[in-house]
Amino acid sequence: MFVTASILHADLDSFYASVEQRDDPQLRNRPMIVGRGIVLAASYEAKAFGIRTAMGTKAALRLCPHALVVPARMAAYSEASRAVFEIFRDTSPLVEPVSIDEAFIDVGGLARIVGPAPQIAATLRQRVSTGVGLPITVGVASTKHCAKVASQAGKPDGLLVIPEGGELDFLWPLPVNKLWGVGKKTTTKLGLMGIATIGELATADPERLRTTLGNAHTGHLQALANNRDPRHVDTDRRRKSIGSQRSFPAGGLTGEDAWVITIELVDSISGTMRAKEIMGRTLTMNLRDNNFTTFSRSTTMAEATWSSAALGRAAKKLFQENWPFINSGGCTKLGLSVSNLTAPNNVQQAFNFDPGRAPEVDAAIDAIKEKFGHAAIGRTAKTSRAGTHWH
DNA sequence: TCTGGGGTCCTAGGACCC
DNA sequence: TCTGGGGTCCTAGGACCC
Repeated sequence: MFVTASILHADLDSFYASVEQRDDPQLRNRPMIVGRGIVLAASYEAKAFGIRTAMGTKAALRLCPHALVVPARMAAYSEASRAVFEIFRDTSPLVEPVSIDEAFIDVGGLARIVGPAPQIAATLRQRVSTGVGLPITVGVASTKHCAKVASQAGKPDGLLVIPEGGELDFLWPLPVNKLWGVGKKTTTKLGLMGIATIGELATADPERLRTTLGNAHTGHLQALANNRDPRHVDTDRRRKSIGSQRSFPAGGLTGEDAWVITIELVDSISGTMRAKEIMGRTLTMNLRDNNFTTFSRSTTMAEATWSSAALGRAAKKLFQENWPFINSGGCTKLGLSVSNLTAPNNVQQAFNFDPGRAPEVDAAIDAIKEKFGHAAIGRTAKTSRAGTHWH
């Protein structure tokens, strides 16, 4: 039996925008944007005007003044994601979620029972379309990386199969930034070396690349460019960190206000950790100043915890140690994240930890409500490998 | 172009241990 | 008595992705 391409990369098209167009007929066939300050998603009609994800909405409306702008409805996207992943898992047990709207699916073992991968992919697309009402593009290839590039090339609402042996013919003419892991900075560096396509990267002198990209990066990218990607579809990836952040208008916050927001973040994160039964040891504080320069400070505790009191003490320590830094110039973004995650060893260990909010946190939350109103509270985002769920 | 919120992975130096 | 090699952990920063 010969080996054939059997890895699917399934990726919903303009996910948030497609859900909005599905649920509101008035939005269909029109340029529309999901988001407020920036574009979280744009319909293909809007993309035709040059509108892109992560662009400011003001800039987007300059490109297309009659585009409709709607706020995000995260609960609707979570539900749509859940329904789509149900179809993924019904297709094959080997599903690796990548984000709320995309996954790798290994169908290698199903050829004899169900049929070849391209046929399975076509059926999957049909089921998502009729069952959930959303367009989805699927790339099929022999490696995860090639399948991912194929799904991008196949958009929108497409199916692109890269036959076994045809991978390099497909990859090499493409620009380097299509490679998974090559962004703006690396594209610029490669451009300065005269490397514009994946093929040129694949055949470039590794010694020359190493001087600018570093050893590991060079090896990784050249392997991908040559379609060497041994990574298997991993159904059991664990989350490595849990965090939350808030950004503020130009001018930023003073140190005192930043501390109040910190308390809210501690409460939000520790609540998520308890709900998901995850404890963590390292707390990292991320700050961005008025010049949009970011920096981080972290501290590692003796024991893993999910207690808001313990995380609050760690946050306070970071705050006090870096107070002059934090208090000089406005803070335009403040984030906290917890890493070094573990699950409690047993129920007893779990109950040895403070199961709820510390009283000082409740007091601080009240202070925030006084100061900022209720809108500042409760926008807790919870992300898991299977998708993002807002509450 | 005036910039959200959730993440992953890699590098590199220093402390510390054997 | 100035000295190796191997390893882990911690911290800070940066690139990248959706």
